[in-house]
Formats: sequence, structure tokens, C-alpha cells
Amino acid sequence: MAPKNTPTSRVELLQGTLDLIILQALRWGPCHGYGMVQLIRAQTRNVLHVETGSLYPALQRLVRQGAIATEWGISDNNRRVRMYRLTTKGRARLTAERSRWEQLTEAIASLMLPPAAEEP
Amino acid sequence: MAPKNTPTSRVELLQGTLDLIILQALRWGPCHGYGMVQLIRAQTRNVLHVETGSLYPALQRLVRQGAIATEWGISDNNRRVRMYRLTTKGRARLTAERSRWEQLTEAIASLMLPPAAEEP
DNA sequence: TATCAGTATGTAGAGTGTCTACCTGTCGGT
DNA sequence: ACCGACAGGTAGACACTCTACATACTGATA
Repeated sequence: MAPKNTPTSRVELLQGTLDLIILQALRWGPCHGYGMVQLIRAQTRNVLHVETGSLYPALQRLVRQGAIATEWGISDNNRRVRMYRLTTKGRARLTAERSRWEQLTEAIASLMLPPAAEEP
Repeated sequence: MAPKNTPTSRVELLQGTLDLIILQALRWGPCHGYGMVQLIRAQTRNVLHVETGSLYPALQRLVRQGAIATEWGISDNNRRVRMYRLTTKGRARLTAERSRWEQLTEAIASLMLPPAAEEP
């Protein structure tokens, strides 16, 4: 996927997971872009590093799709920030993405297991 | 990701998972392309449908990378098939892909949880 | 014997999402 | 006066999967 290898223990995102991650991050309340990067980093103990070059386009995409809404605001340290929040549509989207993710992980988990005995 | 929606309960693959799936499928022994499709389908109870248009290029990719080896053979029903098998390199690759996958799922799982209490 | 479904391998091109690499600007501390 | 952290953003490359199509062989069935 990404051309480069993993120098430390870095995990590259899989295509399609970023939307889920963003929606998930916004579940705790409105947040601005840069804040999400840190939130996700902290929440995953430094495993997931969302690149801003991926994040901002993804946010715009989600806004276009109506999953999140945005407005200018002021951060704690008195900076002009673009705040994002989940819409009703976004909450539904999150639910859908989560179940999709669960299905996929379960399916892959079942491939990890020894072959299933065929059932008649 | 894919332009179309999900008619039934179909789960689209995430980009980057196919290699893991193929390597995993070959863990049970050599197999040919079409056979893998059915194996994966059966093993995941019809959740994962690997498209042949994705599979064959992926197999070629893995051969190029030395993760799998291939040779012509004969299937059970007397058909000319291209058999694939894991190489030593491929087995190592599988291990790597699995740990990568585990890291990612764990990281995303931790995002699903309530926010972590910050630790000093 | 014609035809069709299933088996089997493959290619071309589109679409999409993430990445790297860059750019701009503000604020607080030194 | 400068620097690092904070904050938002764009352009283009790259990689992967998808749809759609093409080929060929086999066995069953009409």
C-alpha cells in the first residue's frame, strides 16, 4: 500500500478505515483536526498516526457526505480552529462502519483458525 | 471504497488485506486461484467474496515478491490449474502481516472503547 | 449435437483513499 | 528575533481493489 516500510512499530492505515476512525473519534464530542490526530495517537498508545495529509481531505469528504458538520471556533489555547461534530447521519454512518468492520475482522479471524469442518 | 453499495451482507475488502487473506489461505497447503476463492468463501461463511480480478493480480504480485511459488498442475477434476504454495519467505511475510493486522485491530478496538484515562 | 452452467485463468481500465512532501500562518517562550 | 509546537491545508504519486470483459475446457442435459 504505502511505498515505505515500517521503521519502528508503525502501522499503516488500511484504505477505508480512516472514516471509521474519524467518526469514532468524534463520538466523544466535537473536535478539531489537529486535536483528533493527538486524540487518536493517545487513545491507541502511539500505534495509529493519522497523517494530516490524509485527515483533512477525509474530513472534507465526510462533510460533503453530510456525516459531519463543521464551523470555525476557538480552541482552549485561544486559537482559531475548525471544529467538527457528528451529525445524525454521521452517527448512523458510524454504526454502519462499525458493523462492517466487525464483519470483516470476524471473517478474517475465521481464516486464521484451522479449516472449518464442512457442515451438511 | 467501491463505488457500489452492499446489496446483501457483502463486505468489501479493505485495501491491503488481500495479501494477508491469500497467504492465510495457502497456509493449509498448495491451492489454485479458483480454489482459493471457494475456500475463502466457505471458511468465512459467505462473507468474503474475493474477486478473481483482484486475486490473480495479487497472486502475481506475491510471486514477484517471492512470497509464493507457482507451477502448473492438475486439479481433482482433471483440469489444468496453476498451483500456488507458500515459500519460506511467504511464511515470514504471513507472520508479519498477521501481527500488523492484530496491531491495527487492537488499535481500532481501543478507539471503540470509552476514552482512556490519561496516565502520568 | 447444440447449448449451457460451472470451472479455471487472466487482462484493462476506472475509481478511490492514503501517503509524502510541501505551504501558510499564529502563538508562547527564550 | 527566533524557534518549536499548534493549526489548517493542497498537489501529486502510488497502490490496491473493483467492474467488466475475454478465453478455454468439461460435463450434463435437452
